[in-house]
Amino acid sequence: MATRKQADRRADIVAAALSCMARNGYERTSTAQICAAAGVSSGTFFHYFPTKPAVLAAVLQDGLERTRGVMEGIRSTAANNAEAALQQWQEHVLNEAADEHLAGLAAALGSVPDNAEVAALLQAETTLTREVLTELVAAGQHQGTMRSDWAPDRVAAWLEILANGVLEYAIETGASIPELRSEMIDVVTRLTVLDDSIR
Amino acid sequence: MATRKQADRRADIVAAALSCMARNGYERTSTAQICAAAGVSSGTFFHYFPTKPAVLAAVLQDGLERTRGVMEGIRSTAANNAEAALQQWQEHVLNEAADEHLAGLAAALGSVPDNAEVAALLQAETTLTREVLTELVAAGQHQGTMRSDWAPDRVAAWLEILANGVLEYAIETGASIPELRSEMIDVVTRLTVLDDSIR
Amino acid sequence: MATRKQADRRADIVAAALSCMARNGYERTSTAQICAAAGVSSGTFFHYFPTKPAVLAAVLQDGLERTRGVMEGIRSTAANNAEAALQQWQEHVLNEAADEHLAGLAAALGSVPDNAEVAALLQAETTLTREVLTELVAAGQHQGTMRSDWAPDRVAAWLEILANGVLEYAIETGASIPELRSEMIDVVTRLTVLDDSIR
Amino acid sequence: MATRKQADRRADIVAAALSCMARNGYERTSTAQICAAAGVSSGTFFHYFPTKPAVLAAVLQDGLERTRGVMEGIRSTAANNAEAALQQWQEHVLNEAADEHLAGLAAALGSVPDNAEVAALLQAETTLTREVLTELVAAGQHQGTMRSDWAPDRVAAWLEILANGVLEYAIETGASIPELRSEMIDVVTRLTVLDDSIR
DNA sequence: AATGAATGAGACTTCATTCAT
DNA sequence: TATGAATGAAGTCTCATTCAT
Repeated sequence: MATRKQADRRADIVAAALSCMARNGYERTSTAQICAAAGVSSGTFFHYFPTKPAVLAAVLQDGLERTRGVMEGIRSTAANNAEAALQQWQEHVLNEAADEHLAGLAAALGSVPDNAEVAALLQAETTLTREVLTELVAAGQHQGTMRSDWAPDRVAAWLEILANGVLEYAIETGASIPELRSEMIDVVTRLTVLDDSIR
Repeated sequence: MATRKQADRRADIVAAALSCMARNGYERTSTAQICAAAGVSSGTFFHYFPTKPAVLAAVLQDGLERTRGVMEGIRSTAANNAEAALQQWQEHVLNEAADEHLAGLAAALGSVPDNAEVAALLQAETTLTREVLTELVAAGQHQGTMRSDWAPDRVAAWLEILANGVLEYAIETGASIPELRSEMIDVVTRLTVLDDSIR
Repeated sequence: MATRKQADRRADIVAAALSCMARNGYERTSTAQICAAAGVSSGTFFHYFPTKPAVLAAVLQDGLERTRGVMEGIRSTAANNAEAALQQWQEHVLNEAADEHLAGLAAALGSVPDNAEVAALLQAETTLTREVLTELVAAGQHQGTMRSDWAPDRVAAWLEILANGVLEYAIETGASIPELRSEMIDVVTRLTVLDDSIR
Repeated sequence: MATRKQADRRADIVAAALSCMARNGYERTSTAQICAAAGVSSGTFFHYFPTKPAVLAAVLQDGLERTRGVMEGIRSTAANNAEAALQQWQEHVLNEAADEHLAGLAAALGSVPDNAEVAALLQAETTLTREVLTELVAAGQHQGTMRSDWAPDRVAAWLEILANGVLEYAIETGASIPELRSEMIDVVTRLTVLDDSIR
């Protein structure tokens, strides 16, 4: 139980950090605020994390892990059915948009980080998504269900562009996710649909 | 020349602020940095701007003015030719994406501002763009060149989503603007094209 | 001794603040000066007090506490023997006059405070003194040892006037307290003595 | 007229300074505030006064001049009729107490000045008053209308103490001057009356 | 004489981080 | 492991004063 409690402490801090940073941005979240939100002292905070960027890194690490899980699923679906995988990915994007924490954090990280670990994690997340989406599109082209006039990575790039735009839009406007879903399906279809479907 | 310098002092500071904030984000730009970049003393800085948020407001004010100019042009074009107006808007978005300062600033402002004036200016910019795009789409529908199955403001929303995504993508990847242009034309066309053009 | 020091840090700061402010006035005492005098860093200062006015409030709080103690004593003496209570009060005033810190601070606070807490504390001190002196005089009148041609609160007001004047005089001239004592007894007697003692 | 205007400017600044400093104290009055109140630019301010303490000195100089006038009158009256002179002095004290500017300034100057000229002027004012009061009492003793058991300068000292106390009391409480007048006459009489009038 | 832009020292305060307990 | 007192660098902002026009 001591062990569980220890792991909990760390998790509490990461959760508190995510919550605070999503609400106020990284720079405007102080370690003291995180401590208060997590119910720990500053001493404990720095016992688990050597610096403030280190908590952000932990937050991003968590996110990356979750993304990895989702992406594995999408990747294996894509092998057989790229269109279903695309659906899965859209659900993932909309879930993120629906989660105030995640969306808020994404916005908060617009500012360039000057910390190598943080930059690496952001890079890893982006690269992972890019790779999986590119694979997905390649599979779709191979399965004859997606446009072939663009290279897979270009289609993937525009999917990513859409995803980022949707995230931002969701936080800014608080738009209803169901409405966004049906519209997004339309837009993504138009973007990826076979070339000869368009006159 | 002495006269010129005196009159331009304020503009120098705004330009320096834009440059610094685009590079490092608002919070991580100190007034001292702005002073150094503008070649003025802290006293001069606070002679022109009462607080740090006030410079940001001035920067945004400048941007809003420029946007207003562009939007007026788009609006008047749209009355006769919505498709041409859409082209104009795409050029505008790509110009912003090409300008490191503007794109960087947009990213840096992801963090929630706690300053009323700043929030109002961001709101004004968003509202203006939204209105003009909505008008544009309505005109396109009226002219029979744009899809009518969606309400104009929904199409406008997705154009905005695309624009935000493109901006972010451009900074992150430093993508070539010409390549983005041709792709964007394709994507925007697919998004707005008449319903019966899609089978 | 390390323990002692930790517990006393706050008190050290309050003492240093009192000393500096008495010497130079509130406005001309910087937090840095107080830190230096107390032998603490600025961080420690603001660990104990959120703002500069807050230390002043703590200084005044201390004074109010001490005054309360003295006034309780005077009040209970007055019930039986107003004349003895009056003596007690005179000793109190002369003690304050003899304490460079207290007298200096009183003078330094001539400037209007713009802080609510500080204003409230000054008010509380004044009100307390006024009430106790009024009670004292009323008791004296009841006991037939003090003039009855004035309302008790008016006599109290003039005692207060005298006290303030004495404090100021003591700092300004550095007058010897023993000399002031005998003179003050004379003056206070003349001010409060039974009406028919004056021809 | 140019000359008159010039003198006016200076006087405007002094008047503005008196008003501001009486209201907010010396330290909390900025030169910018004085400029605004006087309707002049900072350049003009420093054209007439080399430093901020210099305006305070000018304010005090004005006060000293006025005091000198009053004291001359009192002095000459005292030669023949010390009791009448004492009345004159009381009127003078009450006039000051009634003038928000003067009373406020007196309170504001509780803080020790670190400027030699200012200190000298305050000293001059005090010394002048002290001398005239001492002369007055000596005359009264000679004329057989004032107590002789105290040296003249000690009686003068207590008159001064009373005056300072009254000033402070008047600002603090906003007491009505007429009420204070009748009470003050009583108190001053008791303080100075011939020894054998007290049993 | 008058202006007000420009200066920079210095004030108050915040905050990430260290360390003795 | 947990605490929170202590630190000091750095940030924003104020203000008396200078000087070119």
